[in-house]
Formats: sequence, structure tokens, C-alpha cells
Amino acid sequence: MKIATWNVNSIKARLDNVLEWLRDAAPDVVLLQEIKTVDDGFPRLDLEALGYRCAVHGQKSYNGVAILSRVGLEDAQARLAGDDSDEHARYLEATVAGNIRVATIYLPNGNPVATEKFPYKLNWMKRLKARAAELLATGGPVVLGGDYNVIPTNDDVHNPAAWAGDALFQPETRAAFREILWLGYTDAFRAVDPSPHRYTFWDYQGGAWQRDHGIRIDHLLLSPVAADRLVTAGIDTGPRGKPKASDHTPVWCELRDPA
DNA sequence: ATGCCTTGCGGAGCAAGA
Repeated sequence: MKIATWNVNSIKARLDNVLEWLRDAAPDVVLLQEIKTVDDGFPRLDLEALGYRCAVHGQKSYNGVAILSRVGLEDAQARLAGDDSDEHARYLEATVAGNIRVATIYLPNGNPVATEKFPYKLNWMKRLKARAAELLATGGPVVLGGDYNVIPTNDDVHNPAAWAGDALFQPETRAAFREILWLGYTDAFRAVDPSPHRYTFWDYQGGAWQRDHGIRIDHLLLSPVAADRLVTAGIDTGPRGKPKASDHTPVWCELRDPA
């Protein structure tokens, strides 16, 4: 069972890239972020033609998340509890393969730090932590994947000093991410690859991709019973090097079938 | 250097991203 997460930066602009990658990588479940379309604009038919069912939580112009699955897709539920005034489409859960609860997460960027955007980010992380705790309490396999907009450690950024003032790298941001991990979640990529400077995002500007000036901000967090099934995980840098690429590239993990 | 790209929206030049 291969589960991947990918911030595609517009599903419409990226459709050919996404279809090509689905054929090449053959993931069973894909957690998408930044689809940048309302539900009706989602290219459902093209994805269904490859065997995927789709759950979509869209929004006009910005944000938007979706789940693709070719191993069943049930009980989709959008939005995080805790702030009824939050209209951003950033969170969607569903059950795949019968009993794996997955969530696609587009965590707020939070920049600039001196504006209301940063406390919105931190509050969103509190809401996510609360939901993550609820899901742990079910005792079942859970995979929380997405664009967390969090650089966890100095090993996850090319030049830590350059990011010191950024919302993705603030001590409060990193602490809030650790709080979620310490509930009992495992960072799937880090569990299998401790090497530093493995990135999932490279800015479009300044030749960041060509220079490998990236950051690791897309993560797959596994509950204990999901982590017990972890076979391997990786970052697929292929899509970032293609024409018309998203600025993010897919992260994936492989879970063995239950005993 | 809040620019350097890229996208959506709408039909020019912002807003937002990270």
C-alpha cells in the first residue's frame, strides 16, 4: 500500500504532470494540496479513468485539498473543528483500504510573522493537534499527510540563517509540530532516512531547484499501528525537474498489509 | 531587495505562495 502526498500548486495547471506521475509511481492513495479550484472544477473524470476515486474539498482561487484512492474511499469529512469562522479549504479526511484513516493537510503558511497570519497558523496547528489526538485514540491506523509548512530542524533546510525570520521556521512553529509528533506520531520519511538536506520544496525563484536550495516541509505522520506497518518511504524528486513543475514534489510511504 | 517565479482572476496588475 503506497500512500503519497503532493502539493500540486493548481490541479488544473498541473494535470498532465499529475497524470504522468500517477502512471509512473502507481500510488494507491494520494493526498493533494493547493488544488486551487472549486469542487466542480476538479478533473475528476481524468483521475477516475486511471482507477482513482476522488474526495474533494475545494475553494475558489486558493487552497483546496483532495484525496485520491484506488483502494476504496469512504466517509470523507472536511474541515477542522475549533474555528467556525475559518473558511479556508485546508483539511479533508477519509477512510481508505477499509480502515486506514487518512487526512490531507494544507497547513497555513503564516507569513508575514508580524501579521494576523502567524497566529492563525499557530491556532490552526492547535486545532490539528486536537484532531490528531482524537484519531490516535481510535487505536487504528492513521496517516496525516500534507504540506505542513513547517521546517522541523536545521537539517531540513539548505541555509537555516536565511529562513530564521520565516513563519515556517519560527521556534513556536517547530514546537507546535513537535507537540503533534509527541502525541505518538512518526515522521515516515525520517524514520527510514536520517540523512540531512532532503527537500520537498524548492522555490521557483533564484534557481533554487538547480542549486538544491530547498526545504523539507511536506510530511507523512503515522500513528503507531501505521508506523508498525512502515516498509519504506521516500521523496520522489522526479516531478520537480519536469517542465511546468509544481514547486513541491511528492513524498510517499509504503505500508505492508496487516498481519 | 517582500525582488527574483508561478498561479488565479480577469482581461491590468494584484494577491498569495514559502
